[in-house]
Amino acid sequence: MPELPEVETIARGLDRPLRNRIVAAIDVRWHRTIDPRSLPIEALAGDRISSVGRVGKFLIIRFASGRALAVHLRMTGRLMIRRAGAALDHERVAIVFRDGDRLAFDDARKFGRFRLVDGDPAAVLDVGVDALSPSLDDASFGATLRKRKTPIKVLLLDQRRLAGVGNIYACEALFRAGIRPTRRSGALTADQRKKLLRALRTVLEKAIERRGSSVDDYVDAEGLPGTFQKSLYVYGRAGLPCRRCKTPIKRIVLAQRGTFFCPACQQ
DNA sequence: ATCAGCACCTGTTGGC
DNA sequence: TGCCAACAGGTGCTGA
Repeated sequence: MPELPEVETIARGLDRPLRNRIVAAIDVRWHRTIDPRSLPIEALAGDRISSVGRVGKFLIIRFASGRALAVHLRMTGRLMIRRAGAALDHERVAIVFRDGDRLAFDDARKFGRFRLVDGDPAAVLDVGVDALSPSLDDASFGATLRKRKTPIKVLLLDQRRLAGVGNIYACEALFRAGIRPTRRSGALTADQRKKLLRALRTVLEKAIERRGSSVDDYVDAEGLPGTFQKSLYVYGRAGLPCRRCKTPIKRIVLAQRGTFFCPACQQ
């Protein structure tokens, strides 16, 4: 479920409560949650959390030892701090702290992954520039888009080129920029690329302000839903009138993902 | 290099 | 109520 704004909301909610907690043990209840490339996760015992942040859609838990735990929530992953007590319905991993609390990872579909790495996670994780990075400017965004035949929406979803944008915010940014999801990325004018980058930043920042979008069941680390779903123009609105021009919103499939756009506002 | 298709998983919803 | 298909905020692999 979660894209950049949801992961950012979760990271902000966990940073203070988790700082300085010391790991007592890791309880792995679904083994495949641990990425095969991960350093041995049991090695975290005794380590102390120094901060919680985000890279693309990865939640990053940094430790005093210099290691970092990258958590990818994929479709249904949730993180929450629990007092001692029964496991959640789909609890796959728990990081148990010395004080008895635990960070529980609940994940119905079992797609989520944990990977413990040494050093800078951004370098290890093979993700492109973060969509909200100040280093992403018109020139570098343009270089990514130019000369490619792939539909612009498919490119926006490619985490190795641009990290953090998922299906909701790709659809929303393209609506705000007035660009069809199917347009070949190399066919965009410099002006359209500029508009698109601005739309991306705006929609991601506004979504963070509203603590993310809860279309179905996303909740943050405190169990609270976001409210940005109320501000969506096209995502999930197939057949409903465009909020700008009343034309029915269309749904197509691009790269196996539901894709929503207004056939009148987006050319 | 690209990209469609499928795999990974479970839960929910809507049609018949 | 039951059954079945379609769908879901994501990504990785395979083969054309």
